[in-house]
Amino acid sequence: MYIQSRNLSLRQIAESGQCFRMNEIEEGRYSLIAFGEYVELQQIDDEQIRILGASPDNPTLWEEYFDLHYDYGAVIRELLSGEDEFLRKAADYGSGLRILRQEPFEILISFIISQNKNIPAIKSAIERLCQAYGERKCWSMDPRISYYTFPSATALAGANLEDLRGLGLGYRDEYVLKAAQAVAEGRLDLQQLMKMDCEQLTAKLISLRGVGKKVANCVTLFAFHQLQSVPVDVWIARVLEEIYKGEFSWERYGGRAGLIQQYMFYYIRNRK
DNA sequence: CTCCAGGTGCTGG
DNA sequence: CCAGCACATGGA
Repeated sequence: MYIQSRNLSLRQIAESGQCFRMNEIEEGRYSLIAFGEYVELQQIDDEQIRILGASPDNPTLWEEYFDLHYDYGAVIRELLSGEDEFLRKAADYGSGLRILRQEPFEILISFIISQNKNIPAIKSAIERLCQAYGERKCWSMDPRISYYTFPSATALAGANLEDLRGLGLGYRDEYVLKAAQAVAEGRLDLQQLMKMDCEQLTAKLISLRGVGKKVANCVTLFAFHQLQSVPVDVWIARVLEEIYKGEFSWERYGGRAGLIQQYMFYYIRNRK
C-alpha cells in the first residue's frame, strides 16, 4: 500500500529518536516492527511512501500511525515565517518529521529503558528485550526474514528479575518489570488512559517507579499524541540554555509545543 | 581506556 | 523549592 502526504520523511523520522525499531536497510528503505508486524517502508518521493507487507485487516492503521490527518505543513510555515532564527533553521532541517502514534506499552517500556542511555544503546537494549520476551515471527512477504515482536505486558510481567538483569538494562530492569506488572495486573489500564486528559495521564505515569517528568512526557507525546507535552532531556536543556539563555517560552506554542521540541531535538542532534 | 547518554530517586540544605 | 550524588551499562 501507498501513503501520500507532504512533510513525511522516513529518514528523518527514523533518526528522530521517537521510535527505536525503525532501521535503514538500504538507501531510502527501512524496516519497521510495530503492531506485532514487520513491514518495509520505501520513500518513493517527497510526497509518497510505500509500505510492503502491511496486513490488509486494518487499512487505516498506517495512516493513523503516520498521523496523516495533522497539518504539519502549517506548523512548518509558521516557523519558517517567524522571527526565531533557530526555529527557522530547525523547521527547514526537519520538515519531514512527524509525531508517530505508537503503541502505549511499547513506548512506556522503551522510554523507561531510555533514561541515561544514548540512542544506539537504547535500540540494542530493546532488541534484546524483544528477543527474550517477544514472539518470533517470519515475514509473510519473505519467510527468510524473521523478527521478534515487542513483548506483551503479560509476557514481560512473567519475567524474573535475574533473567532481565542478563539483558544489560542496568538498574532500569526493576522499573521495567514493575511497569509491566502494573499493566498486566490491570493497575495501569492503558485503554482507560486514552480517555484521560494530559494532566491526569501524566500523574498516572509518574506514579510508576522509574517514570519521572521526562519519560512521562515522552509517553504522552509519542503514544498518546499529546502534542503540548514537552520532554526536556539533556539535548533540549542544552538548547534552552545555550541558544535561548533560559528565555524560551513553550506557552507561546501551546498545543504545538511538543512538536516544536521535536524539531529542536532533531536539528541540534543531527545538523553537521 | 575514558566519557557520556532522550533521567530518576533520594538526601540534605 | 533546589543542588548534588549514586545508579549499571554499553556504544562511541
